[in-house]
Amino acid sequence: MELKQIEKISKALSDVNRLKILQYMQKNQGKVECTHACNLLDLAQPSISHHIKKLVESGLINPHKIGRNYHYSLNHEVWDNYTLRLKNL
Amino acid sequence: MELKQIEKISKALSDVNRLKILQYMQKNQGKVECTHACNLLDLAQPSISHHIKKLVESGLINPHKIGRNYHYSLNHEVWDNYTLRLKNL
DNA sequence: AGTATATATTGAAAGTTATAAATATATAAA
DNA sequence: TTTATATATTTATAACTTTCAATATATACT
Repeated sequence: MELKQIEKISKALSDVNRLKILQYMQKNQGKVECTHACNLLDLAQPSISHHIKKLVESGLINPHKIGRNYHYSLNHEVWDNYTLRLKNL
Repeated sequence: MELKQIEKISKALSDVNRLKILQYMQKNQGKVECTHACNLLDLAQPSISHHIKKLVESGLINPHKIGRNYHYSLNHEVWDNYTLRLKNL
């Protein structure tokens, strides 16, 4: 994992709203739906969509389309690699 | 460690220049001097100063004044807490 | 004291990000 | 096939961040 990727993941983690989404996922078998996040965060739907996109682009979560919902699941490999690489930049 | 603190540390980590400073520190017994960072990064001195300040404010590094230099040392406790807390937001 | 060096602060310009309103797309339900 | 629902995209704006030139401060050296 290159520094640029670490930068990208750190950026994805550097917003309380996105952290709350991830927190919710961790408590919820690694899953979240966009509508749930809307209730959770008191933000407009496009903002949630924006935040989730950032998380997907960082590789921290993966999207799964189920009907007209998306489920997003934690990518544990990326997550673990990130913390591992931080320990040894 | 609260979400706000995790956000702050993530923000500190979300810039390649700051990551390079930390990388240099890890390779250098957890120490760096500002002037060394200037050579390392090809940025003007005030920019380095700005980046180091962000790292200090996040708690990831601690400043030690030695003569007219500063040494900055990694705060391993904060560093470790960060990765630990991420695993369990 | 006067000069040189290391780092910090201020202020301004340029770049980036977050937010929401409006709109679009895709799927499900009637 | 119309209508409702879930999510994405576009666009505009406001807020924040990065950068550097200029300047300030603090310490060391002569």
